[in-house]
Amino acid sequence: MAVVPQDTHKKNGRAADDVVRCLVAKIHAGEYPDGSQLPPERSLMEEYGISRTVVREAVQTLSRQGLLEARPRYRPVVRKPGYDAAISALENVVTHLLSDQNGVRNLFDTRIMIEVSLVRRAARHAVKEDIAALKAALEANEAAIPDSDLFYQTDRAFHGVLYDIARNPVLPAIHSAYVTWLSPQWSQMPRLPQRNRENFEAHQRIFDAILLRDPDLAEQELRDHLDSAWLQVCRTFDQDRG
Amino acid sequence: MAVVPQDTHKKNGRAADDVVRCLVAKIHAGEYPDGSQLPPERSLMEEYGISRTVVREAVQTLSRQGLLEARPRYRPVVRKPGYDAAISALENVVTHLLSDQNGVRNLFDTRIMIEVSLVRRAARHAVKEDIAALKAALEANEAAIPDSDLFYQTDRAFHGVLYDIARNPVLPAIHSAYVTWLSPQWSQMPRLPQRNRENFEAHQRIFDAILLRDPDLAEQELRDHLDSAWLQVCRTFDQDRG
DNA sequence: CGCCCTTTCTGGTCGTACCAAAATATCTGC
DNA sequence: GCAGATATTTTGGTACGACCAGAAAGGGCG
Repeated sequence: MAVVPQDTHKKNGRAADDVVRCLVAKIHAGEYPDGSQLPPERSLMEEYGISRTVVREAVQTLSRQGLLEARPRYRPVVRKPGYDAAISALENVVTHLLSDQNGVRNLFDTRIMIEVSLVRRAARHAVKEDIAALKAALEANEAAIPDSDLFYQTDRAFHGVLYDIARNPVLPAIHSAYVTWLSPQWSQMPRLPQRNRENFEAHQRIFDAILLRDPDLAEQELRDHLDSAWLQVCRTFDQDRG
Repeated sequence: MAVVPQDTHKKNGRAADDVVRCLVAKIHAGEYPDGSQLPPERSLMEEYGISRTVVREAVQTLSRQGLLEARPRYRPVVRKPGYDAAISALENVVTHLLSDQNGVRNLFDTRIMIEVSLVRRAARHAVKEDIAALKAALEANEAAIPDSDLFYQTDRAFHGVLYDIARNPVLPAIHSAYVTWLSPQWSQMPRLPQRNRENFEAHQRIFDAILLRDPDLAEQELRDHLDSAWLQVCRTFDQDRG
């Protein structure tokens, strides 16, 4: 049951895995710089003494993982993956995990947890530029109240600023993951200027709490905001089922 | 309803992608229940009217993503992936992102962020069983002070309890991801009973703060603990370089 | 009935061949 | 001489067939 990866060079079945490891190492070592293109498959099969089948299998693996960008009939291009590439590698798996309301709720809970951390952090450590960015996002959000599509965009952008404040490149990637994975739930919701206004006001309260340097208040406002959003989603979802 | 991929030629290049989508859909729909085994490749190639090459490519993709478990000479087994399967799909990408000290720091910062949330939550909402679990983990940790390997295990276990308290299955997966990805940095550190005792005492202080239902104190103790751990790692790392 | 051996099945790898599109070389017209 | 059109080569995508080795299934013998 426990799949314990033992010797890395066991001739065990997977010939492609060796090639994958080797290519990863070479990319890692800079032998294939970022942006350069991999040798042709036919060269690789000579170099490694394997068939093209195996080469293609290895290339495909790396491509799916985001280390290579393999467009249909171009040479594979080496891509040092960003944090967002990591996210996209999860697509199919996450789709499964979100197949039930429970999975969505679990993911949403982690989002609440993260954003709570972010607003607390912002309330304590935000500098002038952060405040300015938040203010700008907030104003754009307010201006978009009549236009639900635009409001959705500015909504995401406002939350996105929160993820930027920590200046940790992992976080924006997580934000974009949340947006991508949770949007199916969100997109089916009816968009009303009334709801938009309520959401904007929630954003405003969060912003105010950050201005007040009050982490606890900011946390509370954010929780209220996201809990409310969750209720909206649930109502929409239940309506669809009923 | 049968997605007969004869007309899927329209798609550019990737014939395998269509098969992947189709198989994902069928797994998703329960047509291939969890734990069941996929039809033989030779059946699939008839069913979809494609060559075995493409079948194998699709199977391999799903396997790499964790939706299938494809051992060397067995039929692929359908696996509704857990949150941990998602983590393992990131292995190669994360390896890249952690190739420099910056990436490690960024990841570690998110760990601090998450665990801060967890201890705050624990301080506010932990129930008797949670406290008991923490207490047990703490005692095991204390008993392991003389044995550095065992101490490492109990250390992880103590933090793991924190991830369990929220009863969100995403979180333990994240914990195991942190352990997996950050352990290369950690494992090179010298293990001294003296350091073990300091770490244990940090755990104790965190536990006490949770007992006191004091989120702010718990947060502070945790930050001190993890910051200290980071400093240890840095010292080790700098020594290696110097 | 159970053990052992043989046959079949199945995935892993290889090799060849062909196609279509991209890249490159070549040619043509000005 | 050079730009643009054309022919050639390269290269990835797919198909087909073959072989191997281990696993599963079937059958014969004790």
